[in-house]
Amino acid sequence: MFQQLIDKKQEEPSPKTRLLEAGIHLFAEKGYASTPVREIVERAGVTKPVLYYYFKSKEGLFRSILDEAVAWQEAFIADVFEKPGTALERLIKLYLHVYEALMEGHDLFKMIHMLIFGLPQGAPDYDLEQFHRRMADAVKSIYIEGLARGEIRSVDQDDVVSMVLGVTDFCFHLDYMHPETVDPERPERLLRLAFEGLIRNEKVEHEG
Amino acid sequence: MFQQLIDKKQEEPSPKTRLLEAGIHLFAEKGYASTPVREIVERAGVTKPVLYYYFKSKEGLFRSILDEAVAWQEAFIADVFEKPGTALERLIKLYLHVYEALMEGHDLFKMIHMLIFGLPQGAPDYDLEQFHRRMADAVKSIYIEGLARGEIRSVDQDDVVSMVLGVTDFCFHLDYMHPETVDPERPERLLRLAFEGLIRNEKVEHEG
DNA sequence: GTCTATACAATGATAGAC
DNA sequence: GTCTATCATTGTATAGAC
Repeated sequence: MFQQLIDKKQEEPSPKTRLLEAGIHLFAEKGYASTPVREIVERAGVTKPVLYYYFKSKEGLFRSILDEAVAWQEAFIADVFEKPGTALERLIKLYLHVYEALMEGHDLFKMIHMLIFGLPQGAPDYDLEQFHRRMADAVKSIYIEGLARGEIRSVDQDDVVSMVLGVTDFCFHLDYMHPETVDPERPERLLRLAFEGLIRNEKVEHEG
Repeated sequence: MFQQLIDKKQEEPSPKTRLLEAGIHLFAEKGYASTPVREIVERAGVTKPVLYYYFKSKEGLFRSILDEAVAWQEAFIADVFEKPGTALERLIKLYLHVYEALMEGHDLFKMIHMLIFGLPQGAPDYDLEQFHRRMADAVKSIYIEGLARGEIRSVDQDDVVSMVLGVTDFCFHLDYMHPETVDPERPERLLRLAFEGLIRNEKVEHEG
């Protein structure tokens, strides 16, 4: 996660970092409302006032976590548009970036996934929609470029976005539900499967 | 919802029914953990001991709600297999059934959707996976029948299930997130879009 | 079956010493 | 910055009258 960015050289992460880590883990595991402050500070190995000192409130901790995640998403989406590639290649690349981030900060993703798909459930108001918006915009841009290059059939743009995000989100969902059957190649396979109906020429390149 | 099944003729639903209805609405809106019993009984227009009389506990109310939903799903899945049709037609029919149920018991669906995709979050243990299992089995059966009839390309069965459930679940998700832009035809459109890569002959029938 | 009243535990948050 | 001790509030659940 991002405690490494803060505590690059220290052996022992700072209390602030440990609180962030503990918050991410517990919010991901049990949700915001049903995670008592007591458990967060116990897991971080500090006492209650330390949390209130750094983050002002339970809600403050919550917001700090999500603000970092927003910046993170911004970064890896930007990266996809820096290098060239076909629409399908770029989508696969986008998914690979998300997957790398997911491996690095699994609990953070789980927490956000829960908040978005499980609705707030007593958690503070936060513009969670922006995670979806950014991804949808990225997919749409990739589609439009592919369309301009003649790689792709012209269909409803929003439907393409829904289909792409639908299958990839479902893969993440499966990973959360059945971590024992994680299949890192499933998203790419499903994207290709979905695209075989999108690509203009009937012959589709298969990897490997 | 199913209070109609119980209180078919009464003008005023019974306290038990009103408690079920109130529980469904509030669990859907705020989640189990962050819904106090006080709010449930207030919404049902009864007092606390009434809830504990009929359902023994907050958890008992929760289980009663989900048990009914399981029976409901069982019923409309069974219906899809009673009449003939191509694989795509049956999948669209399956989705239409789900959508009808969704219209009839919107809050119940929202509640289950939240529990499945948002993880328990402090809610009592319950085999929520069975909702997904039943749908996955149904989709897989439809696919296998379509394959046997030569309608469909042979690809990984689980990938087909993931793709179909991915796009349809995403539609429900969009409906929950943006009720103002509900598009009842989106699931069918996305299913067709996804299937145009699945169906053997390149020409695909388009409705209308 | 349904109410009033209340027991009792756990919660988020803070004051004030060090 | 971090602690001990404590507050007000809110939670689930129940006893006992009607």
